[in-house]
Amino acid sequence: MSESYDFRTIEPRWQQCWADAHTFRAAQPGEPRAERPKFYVLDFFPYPSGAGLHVGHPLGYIASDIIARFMRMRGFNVLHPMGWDAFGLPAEQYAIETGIHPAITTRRNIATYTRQLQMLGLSYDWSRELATCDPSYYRWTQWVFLQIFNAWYDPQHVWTDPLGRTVRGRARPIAELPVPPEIAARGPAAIEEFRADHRLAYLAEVPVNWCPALGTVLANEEVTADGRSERGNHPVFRRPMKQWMLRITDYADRLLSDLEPLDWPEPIKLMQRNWIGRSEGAYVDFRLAAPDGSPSEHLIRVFTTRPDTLFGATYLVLAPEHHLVPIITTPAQRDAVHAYVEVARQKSDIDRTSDSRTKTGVFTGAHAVNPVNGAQIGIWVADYVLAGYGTGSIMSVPAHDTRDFEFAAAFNLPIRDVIYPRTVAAMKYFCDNALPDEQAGGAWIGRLADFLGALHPEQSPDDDFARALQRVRTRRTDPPPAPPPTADELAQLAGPERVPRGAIRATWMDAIEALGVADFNELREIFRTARYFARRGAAHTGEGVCVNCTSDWGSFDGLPSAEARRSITAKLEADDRGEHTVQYKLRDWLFSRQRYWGEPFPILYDTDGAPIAESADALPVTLPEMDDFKPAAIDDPTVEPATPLSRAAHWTHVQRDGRTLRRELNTMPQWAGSCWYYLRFCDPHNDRAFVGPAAERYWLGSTRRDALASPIHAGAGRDRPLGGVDLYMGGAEHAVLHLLYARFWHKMLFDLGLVSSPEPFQKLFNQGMIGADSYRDERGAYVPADEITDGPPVEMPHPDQLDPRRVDALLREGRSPAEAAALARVRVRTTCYHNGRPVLRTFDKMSKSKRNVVNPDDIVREYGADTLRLYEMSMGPLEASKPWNTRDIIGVHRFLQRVWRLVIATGDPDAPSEHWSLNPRIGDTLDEAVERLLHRTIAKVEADIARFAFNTAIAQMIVFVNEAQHAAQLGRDQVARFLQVLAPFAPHVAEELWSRLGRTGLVSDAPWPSHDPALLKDDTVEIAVQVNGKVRGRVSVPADADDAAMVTAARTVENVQRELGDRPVRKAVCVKGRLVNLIV
RNA sequence: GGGCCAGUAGCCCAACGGCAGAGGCAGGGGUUUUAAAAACCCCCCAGUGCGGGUUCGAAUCCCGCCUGGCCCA
Repeated sequence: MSESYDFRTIEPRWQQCWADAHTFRAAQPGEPRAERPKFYVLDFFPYPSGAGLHVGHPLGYIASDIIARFMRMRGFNVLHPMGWDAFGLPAEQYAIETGIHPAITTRRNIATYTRQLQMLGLSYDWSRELATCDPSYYRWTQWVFLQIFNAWYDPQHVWTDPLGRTVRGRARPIAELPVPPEIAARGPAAIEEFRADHRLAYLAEVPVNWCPALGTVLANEEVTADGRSERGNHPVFRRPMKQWMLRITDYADRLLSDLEPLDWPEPIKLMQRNWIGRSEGAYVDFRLAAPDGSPSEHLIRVFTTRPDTLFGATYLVLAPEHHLVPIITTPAQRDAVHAYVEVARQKSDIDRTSDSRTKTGVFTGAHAVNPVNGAQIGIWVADYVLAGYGTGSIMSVPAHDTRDFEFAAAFNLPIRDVIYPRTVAAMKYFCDNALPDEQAGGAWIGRLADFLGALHPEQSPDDDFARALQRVRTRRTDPPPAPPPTADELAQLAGPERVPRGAIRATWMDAIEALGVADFNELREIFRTARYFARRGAAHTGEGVCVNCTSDWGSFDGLPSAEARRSITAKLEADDRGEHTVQYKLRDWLFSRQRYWGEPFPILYDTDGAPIAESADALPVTLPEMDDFKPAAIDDPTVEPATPLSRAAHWTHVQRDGRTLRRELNTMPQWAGSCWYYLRFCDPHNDRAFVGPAAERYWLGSTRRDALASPIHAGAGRDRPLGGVDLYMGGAEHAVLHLLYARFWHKMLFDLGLVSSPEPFQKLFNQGMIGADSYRDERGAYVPADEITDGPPVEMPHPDQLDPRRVDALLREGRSPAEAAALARVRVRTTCYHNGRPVLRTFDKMSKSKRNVVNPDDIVREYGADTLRLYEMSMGPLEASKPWNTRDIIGVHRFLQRVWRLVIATGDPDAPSEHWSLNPRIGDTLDEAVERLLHRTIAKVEADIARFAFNTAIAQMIVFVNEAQHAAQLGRDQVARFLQVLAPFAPHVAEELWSRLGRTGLVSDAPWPSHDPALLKDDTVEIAVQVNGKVRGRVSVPADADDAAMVTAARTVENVQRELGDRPVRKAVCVKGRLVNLIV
């Protein structure tokens, strides 16, 4: 007899009420309420998959909804929209699997998602709902594409952006592209061709990731590390194909530098930085050596990030695809090189560059001349060098690059030290300067160890070496204590496996002995021949000082490596033998997909194959209706694909000005629609512009005034707002792709004057993943997570973890590998059982195959949306990954029950609900203790919301209710204020009780209650009394007691007196309101 | 292999460098109930992954290691 809290009736009723009253409709500029400060809080919009939501999906939506509702109560004009990322592979793949047209399945899936989201009481402004597959939306996606197509990037253009910043580089209309006279002279076709080469969207024949099973090419980002498609896990092949590309690399520098002021999680920024992958370096030109060894006129240009190691370059490596390979290979080597190149061609990039793989390669027979020292060095072909990176050729410095070292070791190529870290430099110094008696017998080890120990880590080299050596020589006995070597220093010396232990001198001696040199002369010889790293067996890839870097060309010995990079590069440039350059890992964005379910390109082709932009008033180019929308899966990876659109006979050709033009038959990738949807939400029904300028400026313009008023914003983004969405909430899985692409589009639109802010998303928050425990039996089979029972602890063999030592032992015993694997499984403890058999619990993503999916529909049916919202928010920190545990839900549900009973009298369960009366304790008297706690609760919840700590906010509300339950009297106003605090979290029950309390209007429209800071403090506090740091007693003192009063009070504690005895107190540490620490 | 994050009670999680516990679950006992469930009351439970360091004082800061998660290779 659930006598009261009938969430099944309450929740739909209030959802209907909010919809009818347009409670969450955001005011456009010019409308009433738009004069309030604005706040734009956006969720990553979902792609509506066929499976519907599981309980992990709404985590971010609930959190952002609390923020939206809170900010609304704080007086902001809140924009909180929702829409659908409905084009693209997931929707299409689902359609293909079910055989139903994607337009139908998408609509159906959207309906499911909408129902599920509305069921949760999320305060979206549904009047702004959009779907990327809707022609009224993709009309403008196509329009934006045309803006990109009709623009070029001028890297020299220096301008002042609307924020007053000086920016170098800008997208400009294609009409402003200066055309060289010699091209203009060749006529309009030549001009068009020149322009086509400079447009931000351009066609190029490029090697692509072709996935025959999906019938499309994929972006690098959509291909996994092992060369398979991220979606569907199908094999992917490299092949050249003519494709639309977007010039994102032109924006690499700005995408990098504008990242800094954004209020984003640092790991996400880091991932974007790594993805852009800026590296500073130099091109260096090596002359090919003529057969007689003299330098020829032929150049091989290499790219290196470490020009400081140029003196250590002992051979060159070309990628197998490098165009010079067949030209330079000597006749004797021709067959071997040819065979090698053929094999390498078959391998994937990943396969080729994987660190674990043993290095392969073959000598071309040709030599080049090192420009800095004239050394003749061999030229090799090896597949660890990729054609697509840098120049497709490298100089190899085995002493200072791990891969080069491995290659040199495998082929017995010279390894020459040119950079020494400080400790090694010191050893070399010792070798060069040791006195005869310091070289003798075993004496040198001790003296060298003392010397290394005497070095001060921070100071600069050379004369510090001299002084340290002098100190060591002049002291007779009792050497002054030196700091033990740090792990870093030891690693430089002897490899990473050594761990510092024991006395300093002994440690250094051990380290030196680990080098395995027989006597001083051998050590000196190692340094004389520059073979320290060869001897140590590993490259030194870090910084240091230059050694062995002297030739007729120049001397750089003693320079720190960073400085050497600059001066060597500068000298190469001066000699015209190289140039400074910046490289990016980021590649231009491949923008074509050979699929049906995407935006058609607004592009036509004349018979000559030159692309022509559709006119803006011809948009949208609608997707043709097709019964057969499946991609043509081709097993032969070399066959030119026929896209689905090529089969739409009535669509592929159009008449324009009497000419027959062919349409572009590819479609755009899924990312296109999501690159600008946050703009459309600002003005979703505008049919004259993709977004109205006033709406764009209002919602996305520089938000300084609003940000300062906002309790949500603190820190970085606050001082230098670049505008954009105030809070963007979503999972970390889109850290690179979507967020980088959207920033890129936004910057192009910014350059073209179409948006007013340089960045689209001011603050980003990544909610964690909700996983669930999954359970496997001894064989590794998953069992349903909802059928697990607890039991006594027991050990079971792990389904797939082996104890390597036991495996070895068993194999030595002569067991077969299969037997060994069966017997050597690690035993693990478990308390989980399925049908009486022990099972292993692991934390996993929710997925059907792991049998641990929880459907929100079930939870809402059982406990209600408010309970689900509260549970997800109380699970832990929003950003943390955490396991779903259905059993725990009852806790927050009980809390809501208590809230209900706090307000509503437990009446006759059979009476109609409207006859239930308020809890008789509610009156006009304000309970003093409750009032204090209420103020404290308001303050705490407010502060916790601002820092996204919803879990602790809920804990505080539970405290309040648990206390208020026991109060004899409750003020009606106190209850109302508590409901205001509760409302963002559990809006339905708050709304219901608010109305029953007799309040007018909606609690959703009510302001956030204020609190009095004076009421947050207690008059007296209990402080801890420590003696020598250990707690020995407690005493109550007035909250504002000074140090002396606290000490006096502390001394009265009996146990403290006993601890002190008659020892005098040397010092008393006092922390106001917390503790006194008496030191004796 | 590299980077980032995290390890606190049986479980999920709190704790400005200051009394290890806010809250929830589970467990035990009780009240109520024909009974069960629900509800309510009470109780039990760790010294913070391991080893060092800094400090009057460390879960918190620093160094090293171990384990787990995410990202990159």
